[in-house]
Amino acid sequence: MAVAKKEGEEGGAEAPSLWERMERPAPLPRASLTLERIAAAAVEIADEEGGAAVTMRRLAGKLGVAPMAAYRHVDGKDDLWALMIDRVSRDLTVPEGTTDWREVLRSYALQSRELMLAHPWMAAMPTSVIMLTPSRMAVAERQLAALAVCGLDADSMMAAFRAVTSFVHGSAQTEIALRDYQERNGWTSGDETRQALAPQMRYLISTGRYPAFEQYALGATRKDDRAWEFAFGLDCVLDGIGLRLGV
Amino acid sequence: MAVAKKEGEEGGAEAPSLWERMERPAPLPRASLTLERIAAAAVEIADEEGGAAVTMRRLAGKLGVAPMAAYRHVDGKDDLWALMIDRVSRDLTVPEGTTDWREVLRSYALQSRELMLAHPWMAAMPTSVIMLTPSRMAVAERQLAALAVCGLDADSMMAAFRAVTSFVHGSAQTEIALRDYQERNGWTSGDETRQALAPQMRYLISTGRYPAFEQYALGATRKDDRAWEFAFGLDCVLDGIGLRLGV
DNA sequence: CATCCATGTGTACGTTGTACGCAAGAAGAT
DNA sequence: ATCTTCTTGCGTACAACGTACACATGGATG
Repeated sequence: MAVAKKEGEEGGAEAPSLWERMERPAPLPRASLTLERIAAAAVEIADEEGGAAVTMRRLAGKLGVAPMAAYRHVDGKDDLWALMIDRVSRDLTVPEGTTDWREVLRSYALQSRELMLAHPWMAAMPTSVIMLTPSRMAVAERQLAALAVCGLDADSMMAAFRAVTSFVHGSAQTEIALRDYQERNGWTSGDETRQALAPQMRYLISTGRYPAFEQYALGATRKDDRAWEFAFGLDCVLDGIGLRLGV
Repeated sequence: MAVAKKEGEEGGAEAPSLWERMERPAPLPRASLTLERIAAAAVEIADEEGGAAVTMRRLAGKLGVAPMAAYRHVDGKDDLWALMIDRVSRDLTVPEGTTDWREVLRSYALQSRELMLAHPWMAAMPTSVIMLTPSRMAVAERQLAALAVCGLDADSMMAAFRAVTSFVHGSAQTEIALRDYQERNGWTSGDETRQALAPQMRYLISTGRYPAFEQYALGATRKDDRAWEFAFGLDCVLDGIGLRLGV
């Protein structure tokens, strides 16, 4: 696809960004389309039919409008994705009273996992990681602020925040990909999945090249406890950060 | 860049008359396709022109073959991706002598980051995380084995391995997304990027809602040292695992 | 020599993102 | 009132995509 570079407006007033436009008061009576409505419709489609179902035509259909109408409000599909990410990310909140850095980061992490599991299409857009939409800025600010009061230097503060975020995204992505894979094959439980994959697994084991995998297959007791696994990793990261805060 | 290709196909789009077919070129020498050749060509395209440029037609063109030819060897695009991932993942190696768990995991993590930065299209396929291709199985086995000898139970062993992997993928994805974003806008350095984003940044700061971001913007000295940031997060995860190994 | 099968070819269909020009109504100026 | 201009939605159109399907061909096998 052509990487069209939107050239900036020379000299004149800056083109209002998507977010500035979003905070703008009343779009006009004539305007039946708003960014709010567009975002809501797109998220609804993605939640119900998967991220791939969010096409400009499908979206227009849901909005009761011609296929090209949404382009008056949104630059393209990237903009639309940003809108969607921002909208669902508004659900991320931590009680105001909480000040302990670890509690803040941990809470956001657990919520982020839940959020991505609830909106699996989020995992399919890699750029979502860096998209600084208003609601994601708020989340980041909250976490950075919690770290800042612990005496960490600016660089370490950001690195620690990003470490947690990276783990959360990578982890949720894996979990979603795994779940999708199971669903695509119609397997409804971990046992069913393992049973279906048993032949392949037996072959791999028989090669003798994967003793550690075999050890896991035989000895593990929490193979399907994804929440535990997530918490394990998360606590590893948080412990590591804790060490650097001088505990 | 919108590639305006469409090079002359022999025969053209004209009606293929009987006579035309009669003196059709000699029985062209069959260049037999192999999975190896297909994978190599696909990776080459992705490396040179980006993951989005890997289309079945472009691939066929590079292989000197008709658009549909590759389908005899590959089920579809998902298969092709798996092939590509497996191929580049062969580059991940750790000296045989290394036995220390931390050294093994750390080395693979650093190499994985380099690998993804060298093949940024890897970040664009979310399912890559769970794809157990042969070369990725080998990598996983090596890391699990390193953890297994430390007395960790099977569940924790897998959880620890996945924690590191998740961090690495999430982290590399962010880094790549950020780099792509810069390149797409023609910014060639961190300073140039910040300068270009300054207006937006000023607006955000002016709202007073992001004091921690402001603190970072003012106080950070390693804003562009991505390798350092990666190592920071990685060591956090490894330290956390270390704590659980009773070290 | 006949037959089969694996492999490459060609055409074709449905779907996608979106560029571009037009239309309808509101707002401001004359 | 009339005219211009801006905003918003509509409709057509196009290139590119993945891939289904029917056909062609040539080496292996009987």
